[in-house]
Amino acid sequence: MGVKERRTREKEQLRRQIIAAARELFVNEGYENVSMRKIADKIEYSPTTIYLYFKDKADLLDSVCKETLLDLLNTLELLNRDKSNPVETLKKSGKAYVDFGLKYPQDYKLTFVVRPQFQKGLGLEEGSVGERVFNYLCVMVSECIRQKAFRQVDVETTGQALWSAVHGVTLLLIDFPDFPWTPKDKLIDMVIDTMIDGLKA
Amino acid sequence: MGVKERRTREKEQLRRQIIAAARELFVNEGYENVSMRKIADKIEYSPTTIYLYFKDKADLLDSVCKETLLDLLNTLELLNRDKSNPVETLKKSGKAYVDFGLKYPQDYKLTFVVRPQFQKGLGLEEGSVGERVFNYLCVMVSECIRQKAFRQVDVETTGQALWSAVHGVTLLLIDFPDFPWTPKDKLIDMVIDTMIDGLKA
DNA sequence: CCGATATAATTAACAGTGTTAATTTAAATT
DNA sequence: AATTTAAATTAACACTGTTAATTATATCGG
Repeated sequence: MGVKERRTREKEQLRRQIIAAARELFVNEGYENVSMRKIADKIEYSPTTIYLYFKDKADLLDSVCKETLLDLLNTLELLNRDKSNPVETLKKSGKAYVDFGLKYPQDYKLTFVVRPQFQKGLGLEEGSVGERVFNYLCVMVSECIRQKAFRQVDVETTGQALWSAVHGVTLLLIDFPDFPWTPKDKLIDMVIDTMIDGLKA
Repeated sequence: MGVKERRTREKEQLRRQIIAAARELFVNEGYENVSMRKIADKIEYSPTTIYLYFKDKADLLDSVCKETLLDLLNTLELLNRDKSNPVETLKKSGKAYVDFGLKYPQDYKLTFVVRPQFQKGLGLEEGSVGERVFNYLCVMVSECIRQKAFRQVDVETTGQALWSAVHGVTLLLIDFPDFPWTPKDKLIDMVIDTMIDGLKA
């Protein structure tokens, strides 16, 4: 009776294949410039086959972005969390967040800018990967407070503020590559360090 | 010989009419969902007429965004600049920036997110309105340093960092309206105040 | 006021889009 | 081997941005 299992496995495989092809095209040519037909060509299926696996193009984008978020979460959690120095860990995490965005700029934009345009409000709903990324931030903030490295700030608000800062610098660097920025790393450090200095006890 | 003048005036008027129609549609329905035909319908001209005034759809978007930037610059410059308290002025300006973005969220996104996707790197080139907005920021920062309210930080870098922070919080609030944010004003203040505290002498 | 000229605006057309419904192909079960 | 079930395809629709060719309109010289 392993037939059904194999079929579902095969379906899952094709599903992943579609996502992979879509990601590559979205990233290289931009969401708007990628047609369902192009994706279909790449995987050598007819265009309408995609609709057997995804509701529509936005749904396909959604799946691509969920993968990206998982990747980001993984990157952050792989940071050896030094419990004895939460401030340093927070700095490193902030840096890792921005670096991730700059390493996969188009993926980052798809996830945090393009997707919300097409799937209103989605991506950060309860229990989502996006929320887990945010929670990761909050845990570190509360550790900083517990150890009296930060003053008694509101954890949620602080997490959101820190997220704002790293999100902002990431997007500016991605979107305006020709602007005469200060050396990237210097700017990123400035953003993160200034925020953290402003939170210190 | 006022004929030519009238013609250029008429042309200019139609040009503005097109921009106004495009802005309204872009803002209400999203850049991608607005066709040249829809814009043409609105102003009761044939679709191709628009091409006599704008190179293509992206060029039209560009003109819409330039207007938005001028509007933003104007909003900022109208703030009664209290030279005696540059830190407070800087706070107010940051707040005004975010408020502008939240008051015209779609215009803000068009200018700072959608446009760079279609017109690579444009919008902040030398002498542009975008650059003037940024310079406005830098002037205030250097005044804070001059009065020893801030420590001896690099003006350019600081300006860029502050811009990152306000840009980030603006976009997050716009893009994820369903996320359980701290009350908006509290979050905005937190971002701005934390950054400024981190810069103080 | 008429005909020539310049210019503004239009129509027709092209190649491509996301998506749906109907149909065919392939596989699994009886 | 025939029948049922599922997967994939073809055909079609209404729409997109944009170009080239064409028509209408207004200005100018006589």
